[in-house]
Amino acid sequence: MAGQRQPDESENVAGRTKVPGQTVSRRLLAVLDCFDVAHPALSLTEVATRSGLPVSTARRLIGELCKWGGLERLDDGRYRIGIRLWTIGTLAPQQRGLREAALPYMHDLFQATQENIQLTVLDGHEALCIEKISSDKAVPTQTRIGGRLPLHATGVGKALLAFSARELFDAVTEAGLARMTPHTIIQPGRLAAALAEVRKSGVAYSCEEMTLGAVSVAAPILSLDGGVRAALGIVAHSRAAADRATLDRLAPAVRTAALGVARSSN
Amino acid sequence: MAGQRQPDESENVAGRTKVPGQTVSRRLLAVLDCFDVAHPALSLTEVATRSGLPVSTARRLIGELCKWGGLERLDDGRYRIGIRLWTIGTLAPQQRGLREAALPYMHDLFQATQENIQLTVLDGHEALCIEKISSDKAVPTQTRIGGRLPLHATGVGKALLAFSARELFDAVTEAGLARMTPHTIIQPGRLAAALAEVRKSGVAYSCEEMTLGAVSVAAPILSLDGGVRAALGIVAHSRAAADRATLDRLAPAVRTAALGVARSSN
DNA sequence: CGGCTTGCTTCCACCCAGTGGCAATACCAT
DNA sequence: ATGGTATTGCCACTGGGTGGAAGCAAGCCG
Repeated sequence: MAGQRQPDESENVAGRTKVPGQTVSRRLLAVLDCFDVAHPALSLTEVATRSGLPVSTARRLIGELCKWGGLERLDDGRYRIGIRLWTIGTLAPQQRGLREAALPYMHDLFQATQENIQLTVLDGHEALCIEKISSDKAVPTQTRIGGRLPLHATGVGKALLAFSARELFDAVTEAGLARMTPHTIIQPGRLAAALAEVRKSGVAYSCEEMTLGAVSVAAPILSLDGGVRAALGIVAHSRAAADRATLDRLAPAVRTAALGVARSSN
Repeated sequence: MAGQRQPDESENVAGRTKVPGQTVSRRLLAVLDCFDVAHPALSLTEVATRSGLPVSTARRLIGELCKWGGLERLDDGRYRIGIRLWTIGTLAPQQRGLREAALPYMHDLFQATQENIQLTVLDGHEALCIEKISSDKAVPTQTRIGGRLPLHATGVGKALLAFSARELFDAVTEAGLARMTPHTIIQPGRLAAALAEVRKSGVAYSCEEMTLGAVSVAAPILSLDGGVRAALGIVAHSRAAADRATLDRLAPAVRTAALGVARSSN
């Protein structure tokens, strides 16, 4: 299935490179981009397909990455991300400083609640999960470290959005507020109102807006200049009538922890 | 001054590329390799120097990486590892599965002891720290997540080494057992004896062999086929006469936790 | 202030590393 | 055996990569 190969275009097939303006680096990085949570291990042809590169090119680049340690070859011939890339990624500052500063507070929250504790930063139009503490007693969430969450349907997302530039809000609403559950806020106006509330109280809530059966409270971690650096949140079991009471009980704890992190990571 | 064009050297000097056999990919990866714990942010010239690339080449590659998101440019013009690399590194399997399985156990150990808890895997001739839980009450160690520890002078290192192939032991001793403190084992014979003991008891100790004032207990996390997948360890304060007693008290806990991790990550 | 150093950016002529089609080989399932 | 699919290897051709040099922008100092 060569797909739409178009040899009609003058027999100048000559071209060795099929897509000119593309640099080697871009191709190499395209190979890395093939891997994601849903595809942690890929075969040569899968990489070629997903990256849009010819098989031979993909092969060469993969070989180069393997030699370096960025990819590893499995016994079945497939490839996966290697430890070298992980080690280098470790140096990313968002996670280095913040994580270190936040972990003690996250542990405290965890010990007190035994629920999911999440630390997220803003990345593009989503919240990126930097760290998460969980246990089998906590609500199962689909979030993992390195995973992404929508800004409009989660506590941490709203905390980030509320304290970000207005342009972000516009971009997010314009892209459409995806409905995750019947409780998801999908009207820009209602979202704006919720965010105003967040700015006033310093705490963001989410009641089954992302996952049925789960509620969350989150607070922003602000830098000195007033920008948001991250958001810290708890995702807890939704317990029918007691929801609001539970959240109100947790809110001060989360807020305090977030302030502590902000201070100790200045 | 510059100026002296020297065409004497066989005009094939022409070559634009100074180091032929080197591929673009290698150069690109060399740029990434410039960054490490001691150098989390680098200027253009620093990258050029450390990678051995001409400034203009380094600049182009850096630009490419920035556009992709692998590097970020700081206000002062320097560069640092970007979040994209971190996200991709997150997919590395060693840390993905293991970490998830180990964290609950690590939390338990931490709650019980309030000391440093470390999870490491074997990488090359060193132990690579995958996860660490710490607090200000614990002994300050220079280990960070993504950092490396010597195999012969740490509890986790010995646990890994004891259950690895003999070749690794030979390679490590041949390279020389670096003395970290007066207590470090630097004689291959004594190390071999210690490792035999570890194999028998299933637990590895280290008494101020890496850091003065710190002792550690560690246990291997074995896979079904008998290979070591990782090692779990505690680094605790050394309290004079009580050392041995402390360790003996911690050992069963560590061992049990390691077995638990092995089972739940099968 | 003007000369001096250091570091970043831009430019471009030259040419070697990269390319990708193709064929051979390996590996399955039938 | 047989057909289909994935991986490996090859190699003629060329466009992306190269790095020296010159142009800027800042900071330093006598």
